[in-house]
Amino acid sequence: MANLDICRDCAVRDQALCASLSDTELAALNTIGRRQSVGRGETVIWAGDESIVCANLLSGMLKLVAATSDGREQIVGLLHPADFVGQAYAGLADFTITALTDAELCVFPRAAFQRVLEDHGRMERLLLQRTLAALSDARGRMLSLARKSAEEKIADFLLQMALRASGTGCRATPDGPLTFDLPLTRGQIGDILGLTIETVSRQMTRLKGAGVIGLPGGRAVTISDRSALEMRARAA
Amino acid sequence: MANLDICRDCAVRDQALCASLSDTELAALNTIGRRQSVGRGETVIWAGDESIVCANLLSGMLKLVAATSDGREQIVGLLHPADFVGQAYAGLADFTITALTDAELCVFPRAAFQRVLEDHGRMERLLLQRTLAALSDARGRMLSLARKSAEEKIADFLLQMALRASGTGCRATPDGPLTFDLPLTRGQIGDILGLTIETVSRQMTRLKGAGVIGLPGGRAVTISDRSALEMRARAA
DNA sequence: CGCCCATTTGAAAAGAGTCAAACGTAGTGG
DNA sequence: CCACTACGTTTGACTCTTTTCAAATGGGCG
Repeated sequence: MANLDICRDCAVRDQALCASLSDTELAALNTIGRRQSVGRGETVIWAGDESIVCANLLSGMLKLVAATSDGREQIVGLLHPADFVGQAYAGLADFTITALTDAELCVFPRAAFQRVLEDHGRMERLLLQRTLAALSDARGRMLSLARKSAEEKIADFLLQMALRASGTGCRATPDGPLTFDLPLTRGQIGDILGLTIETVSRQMTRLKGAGVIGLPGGRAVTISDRSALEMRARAA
Repeated sequence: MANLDICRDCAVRDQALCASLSDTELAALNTIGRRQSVGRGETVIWAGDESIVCANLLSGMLKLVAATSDGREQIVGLLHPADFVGQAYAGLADFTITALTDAELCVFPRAAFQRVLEDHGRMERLLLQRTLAALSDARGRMLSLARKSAEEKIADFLLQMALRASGTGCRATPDGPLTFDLPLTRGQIGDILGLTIETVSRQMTRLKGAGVIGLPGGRAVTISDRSALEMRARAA
């Protein structure tokens, strides 16, 4: 049965919640999980719908979106490979979850997953720790959204992206300029930072004009003067 | 030993995490917990300090504050009686926790508390559920902070306070005007909503001028036209 | 009674949003 | 291979909300 092999070649076997399970315990999950692909832009969970699935994100990136009744939107979280998707112990989904890129999920029925969780204290503890980290992250972001200027938000964001890209990005010298591709459109950056497309664009242009960053074209960004960028992101 | 009685007359015995414990299990906590009083304005935990204590809040109200290096502040969470205080599984505290009113805590050394948590799956599950709820709340607040207008924020806030006060508040008829005291200063409201004192004050005056609310004086507020207030808070 | 603190009010300035149009880039099909 | 199209980005001019700075008002308490 292919299902039994589902975890053997799992890209995130050691980073996802499953890392807390032994090979034999994994068999239990195997029987209830299934792989699922979603295309860029596809929505995995709609806010308000019954929260019936949980999943591990295998590849790609998802966004959690909160929206007002009149259509204003705010990205309230990003999910990366190995992150847990969905809300255990919740009746209705609070946020809409949509794929930012093509993505692959390892999906479980929520009720069944919850049962596994209850039987495996180590796994539940891992989920608790991740949830606590997500909570701290969300609260830190509240400070940014409410109190930082557009320039601070953009500078901060670029530094974070640089950090995440420093593995894949290309740089000439260890501490020299770093170039990488932003995996997001200006609009998506705005949705994350609580800004409009135009403001994002203008701030980028402004940083470029100040010689702090370069915009070689396409979706690429070069951090020419990291410490200057850090100054502009000063607000912790 | 007085310590053994610490839980017997606990005001939040059935609402706090301890509700998941039997009387006998409670004895274990009893041996490591102690009561502590803090005065209004006193800080319980400083951001950046080693996170060495956890606690249950018995009475009063605490605020979680995030701050930028140059002094801008944002309240990122409020704690009410029976809420859990502190960060399990965290090295350094991420936020400063300060008493908004005189308060009483039931304090545990973090390491010891963590051990109890690990021995009592039901308690850990309860903490997980609370943390998940706090995360949803924080994310919802991100939408408000980033996308709502000052008027929407204030209207929303007043409705929430009215809800929480509807038990204690005073009203003539079931669906008529409701009057209650705001337990916060304008400045603190601003810190919660991401606004300045002046903006909070102006919006309140504006709502009063529109006949939606009344400001009888002191810290009191009257909701005269609830549905009008709901209209102005329209953004979910 | 007077002082301290929170609140209110006013006027001016700044920051970001809105509307609108031009510009680039990438991918499609002739 | 080039033209066309669709989409994202940049730029400009203008508006509006909120902040900032400043001063007046008000209330509670010693």
